[in-house]
Amino acid sequence: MPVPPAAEPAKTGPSRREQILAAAAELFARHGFHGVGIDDIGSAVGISGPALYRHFRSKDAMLGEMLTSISEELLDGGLARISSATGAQEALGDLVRFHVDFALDNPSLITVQERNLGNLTDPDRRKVRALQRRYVEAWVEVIRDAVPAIPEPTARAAAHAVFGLINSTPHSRHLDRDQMADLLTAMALTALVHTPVS
Amino acid sequence: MPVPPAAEPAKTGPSRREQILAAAAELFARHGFHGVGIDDIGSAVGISGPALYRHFRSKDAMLGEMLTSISEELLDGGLARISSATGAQEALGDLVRFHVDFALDNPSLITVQERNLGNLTDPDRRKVRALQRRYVEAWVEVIRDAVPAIPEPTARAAAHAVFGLINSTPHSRHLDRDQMADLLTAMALTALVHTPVS
DNA sequence: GCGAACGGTTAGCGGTCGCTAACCGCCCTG
DNA sequence: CAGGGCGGTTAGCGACCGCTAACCGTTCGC
Repeated sequence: MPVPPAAEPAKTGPSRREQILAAAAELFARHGFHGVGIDDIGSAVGISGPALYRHFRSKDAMLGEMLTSISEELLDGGLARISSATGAQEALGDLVRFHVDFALDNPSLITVQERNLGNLTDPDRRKVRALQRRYVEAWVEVIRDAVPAIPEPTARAAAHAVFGLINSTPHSRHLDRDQMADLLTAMALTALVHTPVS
Repeated sequence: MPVPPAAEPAKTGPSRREQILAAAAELFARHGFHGVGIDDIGSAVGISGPALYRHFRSKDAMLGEMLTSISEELLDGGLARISSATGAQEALGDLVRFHVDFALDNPSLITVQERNLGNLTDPDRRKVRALQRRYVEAWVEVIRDAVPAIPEPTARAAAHAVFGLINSTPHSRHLDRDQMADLLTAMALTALVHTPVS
């Protein structure tokens, strides 16, 4: 019975592409890139299978666009926080809070970025890695400004550790959103600023 | 040309099963469970494809055994550290150091446990989750003993955050092993013990 | 010294997956 | 009101994947 889907009432919320990316992110986060089929993504947005190819060139392109845009958003947001801050301490606080908010509000995107970088095509991976490197670099500079005598490799390792701490978010959910944000921000800043030796 | 493989010279290192599990863990960590084929695992240990079924009932069984044994090892090691410690502070320090050492010495196992829990069969996942829950419970008790007025849900969330911090290890590698261990241990303990409010 | 068990091999089956082809109805524009 | 583009549909192709079948050489206990 070929019932035409009777085009839903205007509403014009997020575009089809964005809908698809959100659904795919959710699925990739839960089952892994190769554990999700084209048909799974399609039916998650109410269309079926190959219709996705009206919006994306391939499944790889979906992952690529997903990870590229999240990396750009993190980098842009991070740089904005840094340049609007007045001192190194404030910059570090803003950076942490920004990352915490992003992770809490986009848990599946964060999960996908953490787990599925290796499933990108080579050109996409290069692009995403470049963006990530710039983001880490920004963190490292701020940390070195805020923490007196910390060596550069230590600052880099500490930055990665703090990313791990903050990004652990999607796997817990024992506190409500704002308590969680406060806890993660406090723990991250404490670990960065008050850890001896460093 | 059916050349018989000429059985390598005794040597009797790790058993075949262990070899296979180690190779599979490495591959699962890098490409994801569904991104790795039976033939990939086989050729990583020098045999080819279906020979794996002389050692494991299925690909799922490999993942199941991998995650079960790592969860048991963590739980057993954690409980041992707790019961051999004299006070709450010491127990927490030992627990952190134990987890840090484990993560640094078994990066791909840690990665697989973090990322591929969802690819387990239902019975395996139940078993692994039960073991993990007991491990987290042990941490929560120690944290509540060591940190005066911390509420239980906060302690739980903080434990997960610290796991994230420590398990971020495989993705960095800017310091040598021992410096990394010291840094992660110090950051984790600082975050747990010196974060205000908590 | 024989036979079973062990741990390999290759061939191939059935199912799934990414993607293309071919088609179609709706809506907008000239 | 013709026609093109947009965003859907189903059918199906070719490749790959997990796993089994059938076979075989080596080793070891009796």
